Amino acid sequence: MLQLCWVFLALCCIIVWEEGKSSDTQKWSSLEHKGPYFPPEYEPLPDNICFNYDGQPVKLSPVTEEIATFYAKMLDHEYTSKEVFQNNFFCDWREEMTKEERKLIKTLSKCDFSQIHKYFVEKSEERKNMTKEEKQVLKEEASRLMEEYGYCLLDGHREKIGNFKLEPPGLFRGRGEHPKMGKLKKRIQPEDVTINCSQDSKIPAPPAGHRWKRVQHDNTVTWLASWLENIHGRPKYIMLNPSSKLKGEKDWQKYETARRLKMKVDSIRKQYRRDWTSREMKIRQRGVAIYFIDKLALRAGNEKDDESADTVGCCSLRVEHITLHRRLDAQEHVVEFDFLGKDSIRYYNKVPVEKQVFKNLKLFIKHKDPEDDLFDRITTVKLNKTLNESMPGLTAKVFRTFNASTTLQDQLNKLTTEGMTVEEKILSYNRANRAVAILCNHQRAAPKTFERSMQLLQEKIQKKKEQIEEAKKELKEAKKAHKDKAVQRLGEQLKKLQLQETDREENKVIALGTSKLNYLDPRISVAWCKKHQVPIEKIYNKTQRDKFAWAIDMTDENFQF
DNA sequence: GCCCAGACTTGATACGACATCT
DNA sequence: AGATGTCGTATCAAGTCTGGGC
Repeated sequence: MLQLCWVFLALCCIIVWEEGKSSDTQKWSSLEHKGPYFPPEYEPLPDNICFNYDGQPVKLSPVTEEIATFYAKMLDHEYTSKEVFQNNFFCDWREEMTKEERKLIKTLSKCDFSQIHKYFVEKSEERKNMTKEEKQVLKEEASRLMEEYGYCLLDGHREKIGNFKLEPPGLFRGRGEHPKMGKLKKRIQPEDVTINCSQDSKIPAPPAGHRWKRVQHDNTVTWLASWLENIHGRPKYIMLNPSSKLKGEKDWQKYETARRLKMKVDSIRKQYRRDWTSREMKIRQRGVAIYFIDKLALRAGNEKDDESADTVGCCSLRVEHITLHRRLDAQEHVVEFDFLGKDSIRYYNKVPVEKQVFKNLKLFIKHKDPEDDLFDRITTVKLNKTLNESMPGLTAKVFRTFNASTTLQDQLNKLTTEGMTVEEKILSYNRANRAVAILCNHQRAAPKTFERSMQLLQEKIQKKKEQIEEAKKELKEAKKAHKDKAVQRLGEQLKKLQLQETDREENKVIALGTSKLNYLDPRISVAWCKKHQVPIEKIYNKTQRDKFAWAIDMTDENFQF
C-alpha cells in the first residue's frame, strides 16, 4: 500500500513538473496546528544567591538578573574570555538595565558572577542525580508536550513538526570569529510571532493575556509560525519534520534533479572547458568556478556582509585563499586552497588542475591584492542563471548532491564483494560514506576521549590475540573438534574488533551524518542493502528510516542513481 | 541589473539516554 | 551499582536560492 502511494506520488510529481510552475507553488490545502510552545518564564534566583559588583552584593532587577544568568552559566566556556564576546554582552546587558543599575554597573571586570555560576553548576548536578522516578516524571511531561504541540494536521494527515519549541533567550554564540558573539538573543513574545494556518482551521490560541503579531493563511509556504530573530533580523520558522510527506517529496525531487544532471553533465563539462579559452574574462571565470564546484564540490559562495564571520565559498574566494604551484611534489599545476568555509570549517586541499585552469587562475590574480576577489566578474546569481540555462532546475548545489551520490554508488560497487561478512560490508559502506564526507569537507572535532578509547580497543584486540594463542596451544594438546570451533569463533571476534578499530581510526575527524542525511540519495543505500542482504537497520537508525521512508518503500535492488 | 527579504536546506555540536564495562 | 563510552536527538546557526521592487 505504502509503495503504491509513493509510485502514485512519483507520477503526480512528474505531471506537476511537466505542467510547469503553477501547481508547484501551492504547498497544502489545509493546515491546522497548536502554535509554538513557549519556553517557561524566568525564575528569579533565590535570595541567598548574589551578584557582586566591585566587591558589593547587588540585587538586580529580574530582567537584568536573567541576562546575568546567561553569562554566568557560560563562565567555563572559553569564549567568555574573548573580548568581542564580552563587549557585545556587556553592551546589550547594559541596555536592558534599569537606570540605577546602568549608573552603577560600568565595567564588566568588576562584575562577579561566581555565586550565580556555582548555583547553576549545583543545579545541573542535582538534575543528573535525579532518581529514576523523577526522571520518569520529566519524560512523561515531555511526551505530553510533544503530543500537544509536536504535531500538525496537513491535508488531513497528522505530521510531525520539526521544531515546535521556540528558542529560549540566551547569548548568541556564532561559529568562528563572529562579530556578534555574546549579543543578547531576546525572548520571543507572542506579539513577535506570525501564525500560518488555513482559514477554516482552528486558530491556535496565544498564551493568556497575549496576542499574535499576525495570523495569515498562505498556502504557498510550508511554515507554521515565524518571527524575526533580533541578532541579524532574519526570519526564523517552525516547519515540519523531515519525516513528513511534504519534506519527503521535496527531498525526492532534489535527488531527481541530481539524476537529471547525471544525464547532462558530460555536455556541461565540455562547455565549461570551452569557456576556459573564451575571449571574455567573465566567461573564463565562470568556467573555472563551475569547474571547482564540480570537481571539488565547493559551495556557491554568496556574498556576505561584515556582520558575520568571514567565510567564503567558490564565488567569494579571494586571491589570498589560493596559492599556485607550477610544480609541487612531483605534480604539475597544483592549486593550494586554504580558506574558511561554512561554519568556519577550514578547507585545505592541494589539487592538480588542468594547465588551462592554472593559466586562467594566474590571469585572474594578476595585479590584484590578496584581499581582492578571485572571481571579480561573476556572482552566484549569474552563475546559477547560466547553469539553469544548461538544465532546468540546475544550481551550484546540485553538483554537490550529484557528485556525492555518484561517489557513494561508485565506491559501494568498488568496495563490496560477495564473500564478505555483514560486518565487512558495513565497513565498506562506511568507507564509501567517508569518501563522500571527505569530498564535501564534512569535519568534526575529534572526540574528546578518542585517544583513550582507541587505546582501550587496542588492548581488547591484544587480549583476544592472546586468547587465540592459548586456545591453539590447548588444541595441539587435545585434538578435539569443539576446540577447533572455539579457535574459529575467537578468530571471528578478533576480526570484528579489528574492523571496528579501522573504522574508528579512519573516522576520527570525519562526520558522516551530514552527507548521509543531505547528500546521498537514500535509494542507493536501500538498493545496496537489498542486493547484499544487509539489514537496513545497520545503515539507517529509526529517525533516518522515517526520513527516508519514501526511498525504502519504492526502491528495489536494481536501482541505479 | 542590483538589492533585499523571505523561505528553505545544510551544518556542527551539546546533551542526555541508553548500553556496556568494571 | 557506578563509571564510562556510544549513539541518537535537539538545537540553532549559517548556508543557498528565488522572486519582487526598483
